[in-house]
Amino acid sequence: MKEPRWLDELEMAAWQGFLEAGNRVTRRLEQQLKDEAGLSHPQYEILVHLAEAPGGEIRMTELAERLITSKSGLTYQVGQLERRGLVRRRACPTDVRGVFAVLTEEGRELLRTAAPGHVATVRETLIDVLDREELAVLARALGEVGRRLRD
Amino acid sequence: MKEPRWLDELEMAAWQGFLEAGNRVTRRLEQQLKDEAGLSHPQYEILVHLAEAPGGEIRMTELAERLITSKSGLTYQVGQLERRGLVRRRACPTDVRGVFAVLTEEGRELLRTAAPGHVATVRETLIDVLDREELAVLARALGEVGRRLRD
DNA sequence: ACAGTGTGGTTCGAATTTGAACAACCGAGT
DNA sequence: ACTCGGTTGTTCAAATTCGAACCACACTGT
Repeated sequence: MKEPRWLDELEMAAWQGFLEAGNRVTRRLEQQLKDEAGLSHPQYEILVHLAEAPGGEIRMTELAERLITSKSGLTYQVGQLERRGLVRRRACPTDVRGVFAVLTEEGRELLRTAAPGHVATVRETLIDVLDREELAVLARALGEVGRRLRD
Repeated sequence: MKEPRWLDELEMAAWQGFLEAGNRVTRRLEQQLKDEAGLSHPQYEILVHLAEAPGGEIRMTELAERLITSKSGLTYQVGQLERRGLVRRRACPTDVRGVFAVLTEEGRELLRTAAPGHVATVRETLIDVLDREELAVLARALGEVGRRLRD
């Protein structure tokens, strides 16, 4: 059993920063969305992805992959959103097994009211804390990290 | 209702990268720890923090803050670790209400066997993907982000 | 000494998450 | 046309998470 390469001071700082920032930002966002829009972050993300998709609809499996969540988890959350009338399901015409999650007008409307507060929080917790140079590095570096884990 | 400042392309890329990288790295880590050591990431973090603390023990509330988790969540996880003999509780001598979580020898041993695999995964998913310059920016920037949310 | 406020940890119920199991279906190759 | 492997979405049980309620105690000021 060979001794592994431990993290040096800089690497440790990067790792801890990554963990702590991730936790704290997520936590703050969760709270803000719950308070101002009555949505959990996963739910908000579902609405956003649907709103960006052509026709406001995406297949369940495809959506689960984009959200980086399990299929069963998505089934649950879409169920919640459906009960509130923010999303509805539509059978896929070309594949009997397939199901589209579709953003309703109410969902689009709620998203419109929720988005400003959300963006403001994203700014004050992360974006506006950094300068352009740092944002560029973050975008490139973390983009690469994410990309490598898609497979 | 004034129009909020939306995110421009760079800001959006940084934000999405942050979210995706956070999710994917966390997910990968969780899986690796579960497979190789039978620990969840929160559990592993508890052991690490205890191992780094003088005497291998920390007060529950203090530990919850460091882990960025709720007190009740910590009570649960320490309970799990205690059942497995990796941690035990010790009453605080100076405050009857107080409880120390204490790392046992078994806990320290498991940590020793689990750490190499964990570090390897952290490297291949995040650290080794970036160069020194990027690590420095990440450490500084995310460190600042985390710091601002402590209050 | 005592009241009033705050703190430390646990308990409780409700919400969420995950993976495995499942049933139904698609599609390529023969 | 038919079979076999892979997909699709849901269901299920088990594990985890959070916040609110709670109890016992600490601490400050009078």
